[in-house]
Amino acid sequence: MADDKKLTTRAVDFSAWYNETVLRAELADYSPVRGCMVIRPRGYGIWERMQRQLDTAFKDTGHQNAYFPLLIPESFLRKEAEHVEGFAPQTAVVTHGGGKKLDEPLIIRPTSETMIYAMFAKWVQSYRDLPLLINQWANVVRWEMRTRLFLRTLEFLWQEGHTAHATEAEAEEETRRMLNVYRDFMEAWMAMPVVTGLKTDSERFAGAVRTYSCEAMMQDNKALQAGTSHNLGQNFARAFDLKFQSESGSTEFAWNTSWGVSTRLVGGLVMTHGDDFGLRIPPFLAPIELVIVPIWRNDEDRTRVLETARSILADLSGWERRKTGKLRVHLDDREGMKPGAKYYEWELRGIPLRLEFGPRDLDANQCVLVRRDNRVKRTVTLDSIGEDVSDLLSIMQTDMRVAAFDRREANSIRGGITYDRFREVMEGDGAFVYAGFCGSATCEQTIKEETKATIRVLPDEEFRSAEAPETCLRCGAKSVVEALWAKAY
RNA sequence: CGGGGCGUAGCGUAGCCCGGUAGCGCGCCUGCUUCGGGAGCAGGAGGUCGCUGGUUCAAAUCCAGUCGCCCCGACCA
Repeated sequence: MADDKKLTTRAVDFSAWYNETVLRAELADYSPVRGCMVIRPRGYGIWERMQRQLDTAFKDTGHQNAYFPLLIPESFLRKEAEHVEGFAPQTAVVTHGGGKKLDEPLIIRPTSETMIYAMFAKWVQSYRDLPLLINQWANVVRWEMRTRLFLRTLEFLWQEGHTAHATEAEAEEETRRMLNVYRDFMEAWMAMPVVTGLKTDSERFAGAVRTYSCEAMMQDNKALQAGTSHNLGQNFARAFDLKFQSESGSTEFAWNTSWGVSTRLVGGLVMTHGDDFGLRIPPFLAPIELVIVPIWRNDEDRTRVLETARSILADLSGWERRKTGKLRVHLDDREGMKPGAKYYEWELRGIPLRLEFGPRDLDANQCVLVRRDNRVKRTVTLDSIGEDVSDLLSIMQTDMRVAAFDRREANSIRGGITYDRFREVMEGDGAFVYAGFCGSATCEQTIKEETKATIRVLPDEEFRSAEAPETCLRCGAKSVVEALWAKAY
């Protein structure tokens, strides 16, 4: 691979393409510990832009950031029966500290429900203390068997929102609200369309009453669970004695929600937009939106071209865009590297726009703009370069979103699919299949065993088919709900 | 945990069967010529051959053990 300039193509081996792209675009690297990765500056830069936008959205919906400890008493995890069953097999446990064996082992958080609701219980006495709307940005550890860069690693970065409410209805409203915050972010910022809906019991978060999810389709037609929002009911409130006195004077358990997205989103971004030349980052999330590649033949040209290139850099860097702030521009003035080599490199890294500028352009007061998404070149005058760049970036953001949406729709199947055909599809190219479901966990399990496809969500209304399916995909019994089936990451 | 594969320069590898000075490509450093889609030439740096032990005059190579990683199957954002 190292001596081969081209990536393995997606058609040949999607998985190999993904790994090579992540590694060679310098988003991440393997660490000395199995299953752990280092997020490199080009990958972390994307995460930082995601964080910034999500954090703003959380604040806009009334949440405050806080930080809770990494280490959790093992006994905490045991307090919620379903929760401990779900997470105990995946926890890393600290048994020694300061050279001595600990009386009680500490677990490294796989998620923070137990710690946070234990603390909420101390802070909440009255309905006047509610709702309590908290978010934390943190790392968590889950001891996974098989790992993949960004998609599943032993340690990952995420945010986890945790809220407490006085009523069940408020908690449900919050759960749905945050699911929509995620959806809006994924569609507008990541240009990654998602299907939202309810998880079945088998995929529900351990300890939740209801789990909602955003599911995105990757280019291999597999589903990526990109974000989840849980209505926890009173499960954790009961386990941690999180009670409050109501307006009428009675003592009641609070209603909780939790919701999270992780660095997995970076993997989703790669698998949604990448092509055989490498990464394609939607402009809103690109740490660098435009790279200037100067071209020269001799020292005289070099001086003239670089001088003007620097003034273009200064000009563009001063441009302020409404949603995304100042233009993020980089001048690639490295010596000893031919322009063509730079083009390939910046394309691999997914930078949205490239500005080529050479002696001929200098004399004509123009430059060449090249879009990363469709690689179309345009010659434009330097007089209005700021407007042109800004417009192009906006157009690209939209085009990438539409393209991803169209691809998903083209690979979705609705209406009256036979089970035999379903199996063929899942053995072949895969798809998002909307089909009837009888509601039986046995049927769901059988289909999973026979096809490796699972119910990703019971889609929200806007995603459901115009005509509700009448019978269950497998058993043929009357369908009680429409389900979205796909193989999943 | 079961099955398969691999550890040799930063990366990718040859050499191993048949023991005898560790080689190649990419990358890196220096210089000159180049530069509008992956540059050329010349010179140069870089290696405890995963680790431990054994056999041998001699081990990357043979033997034993050990560690690690990757891929495929049961859990998961």
